[in-house]
Amino acid sequence: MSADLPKDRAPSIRDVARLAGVSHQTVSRVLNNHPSIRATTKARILVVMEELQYRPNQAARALSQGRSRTIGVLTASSAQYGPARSVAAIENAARQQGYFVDVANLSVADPTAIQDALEHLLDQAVEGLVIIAPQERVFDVLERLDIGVPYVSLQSTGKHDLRALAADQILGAKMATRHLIDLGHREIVHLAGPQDWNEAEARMRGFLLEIDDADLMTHPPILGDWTADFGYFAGQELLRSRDFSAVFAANDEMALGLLHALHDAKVSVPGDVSVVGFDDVPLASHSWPPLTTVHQDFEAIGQKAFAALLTAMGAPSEVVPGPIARLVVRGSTGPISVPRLPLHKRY
Amino acid sequence: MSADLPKDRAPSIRDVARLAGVSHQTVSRVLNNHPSIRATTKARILVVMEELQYRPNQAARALSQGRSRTIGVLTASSAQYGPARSVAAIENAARQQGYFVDVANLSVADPTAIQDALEHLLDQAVEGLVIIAPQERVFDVLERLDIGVPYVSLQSTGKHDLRALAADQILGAKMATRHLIDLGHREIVHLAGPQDWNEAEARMRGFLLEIDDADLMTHPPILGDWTADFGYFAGQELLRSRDFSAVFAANDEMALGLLHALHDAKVSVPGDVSVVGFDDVPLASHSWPPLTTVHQDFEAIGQKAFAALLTAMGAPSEVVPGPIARLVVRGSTGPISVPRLPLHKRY
DNA sequence: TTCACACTTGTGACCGTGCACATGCGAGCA
DNA sequence: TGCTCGCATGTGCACGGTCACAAGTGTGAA
Repeated sequence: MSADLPKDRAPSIRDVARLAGVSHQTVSRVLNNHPSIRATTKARILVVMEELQYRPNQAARALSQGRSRTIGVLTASSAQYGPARSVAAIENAARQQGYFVDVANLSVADPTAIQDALEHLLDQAVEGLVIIAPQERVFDVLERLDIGVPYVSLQSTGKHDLRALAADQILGAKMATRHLIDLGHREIVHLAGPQDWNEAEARMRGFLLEIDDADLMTHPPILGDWTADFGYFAGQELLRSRDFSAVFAANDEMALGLLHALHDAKVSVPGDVSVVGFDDVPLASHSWPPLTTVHQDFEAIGQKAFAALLTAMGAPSEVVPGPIARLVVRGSTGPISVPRLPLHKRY
Repeated sequence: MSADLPKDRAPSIRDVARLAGVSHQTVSRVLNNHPSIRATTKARILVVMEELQYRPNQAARALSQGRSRTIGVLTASSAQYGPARSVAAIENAARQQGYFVDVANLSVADPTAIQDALEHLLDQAVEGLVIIAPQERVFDVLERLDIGVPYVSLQSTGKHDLRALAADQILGAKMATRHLIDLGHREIVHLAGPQDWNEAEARMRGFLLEIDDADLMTHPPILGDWTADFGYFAGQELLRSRDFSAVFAANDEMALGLLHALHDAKVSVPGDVSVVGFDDVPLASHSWPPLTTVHQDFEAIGQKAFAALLTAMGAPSEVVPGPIARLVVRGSTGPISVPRLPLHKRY
């Protein structure tokens, strides 16, 4: 019935053109919304496209224009709640702008793996990169490779103006610490993340700043690995010397592992020890007791990252309001109980 | 020093060819490991490539060969632990085989969003699809669109031979249920997932099969939405009529929310009620009490999915051993306590 | 009437790679 | 010596778009 095409290939603009009785260039103009096309011509072409189930060939477009409309996302630990949420948000934002997203996961973070992943993304001719593997090592490799494309990181590296995000991390950590101090805690331990993660470092910095502001003594922070298992282990260690009344964990997983250890040891939370986490993962509100933590809007972080990348790529985009960290107070924190009234005498 | 090229474009095989004093086709042969190339020629070309930092243009390759070397992953709820892990595994496996991975996330699952996401992937000319959004609706759209590429789902749709995976789900659910029955429980409630998810449906089926096998009465399952919040809510509802001694939740999140509700109500676990989950997320071992659950190897699932897709795409790949679900018994389950000895009299 | 100009459409080359098909060259064999 | 054959390499075109430029049409002003 309809004049079908001889070939079994996917239809091209030339096929569409032939059936519509125009030149391939006119079809191309329809695709690109060129202003001077007679409405009737355009309509006719659109009909043919529909009929042929025509789909523009991205490879051809990329080749001809020299741009791939693809961005790369390099992510470590993409199974973690926060990064996963952010990746999804980036992907959604990118898709809305007509960009494709190529993801490379880092299971291990040795330089070779990092380089492999980066090379893979560069092979795809990505026009920009979002780094969610905020280890210093990654940036070392990035510098060394001297990739020709702009990149942004979810965390500040000091060289890319996403400071708002980093400030957020520091601010969040300060809020958490301040909360504990306000409750009367003086002996506060920080259960930190791996220090080669910028984000872990920022949170520790926030903690130290606030401790300093309050003129408190600093317990040496414990360097963890983000996992609940480590939090549990750290809890057991901490309990050997009970010279603290509160713990600020750099993320919720570790905080929840810690809660487990405290529970095992029959230490009451928040009666004996208060615990604050960071991230507000969905399970944070269902632990026992429910975890006081710093809520992060991972969606917003992802959106902001993409917007920043777009800007870095020279395609100015709307400004996305900076994500806000806010303290969510639940049951795992409470006033210090030991020497309730005499407290002020100690200082 | 080195004979640099006039243009500011990225170097092409022709640039390499010129500098190496060969034809572009010879360079192409080096790229594709063609057998008949003199070793010295090949070496010379490789040197020039290195010198020029030459990187093959994927778009051109895709255009010329008519294949993109890209697979698409359509995923719902990619922030959940299991899916996220599997996506990462798929990505790694694909990258090792030289494939690129395009991800599309579904935040909402209405047909329009599904179609948009699919169209986006098809625009990229993906050669195959992995579906991790195992809602029936997705498959409806897939059928209707009549996309020209093979796809596999992490769950069985009855039409794709990943039955091993689905059997696994059923088997896992049976093991969990059997465990409760073995402990003496007779009144077991199933806290199910959304029934438009094949996975949720498979787990419920496993549960019902085992209940049936044991000739027990079935409580009407509660249909949840996978979230801990729902688990908490369901727990509160369940406690109104205490005619059960065990709950099998279709995933860990809901199980943990349920634990929270039970704790709030001062119901002892496993003293009064036993709880089993499904997935074995990292936090499952740190709840109170630690959660008995069905462990899934999400990495293996992802790898297997990719291998299956490769096969479906006509590129036979090594067979990956089927993932194994296994029951991990922790503290949230225990023998039924109420009428300990008289139990057998009731049946 | 004539010319300029805007609008609409067409022509041909080009992007970087791989394929089909030649071509040159040397070895082996009758 | 001449012929065949296999290896190593080259030539030209196709892939499906876009770009630069040309060209045809109609309209309004001089």
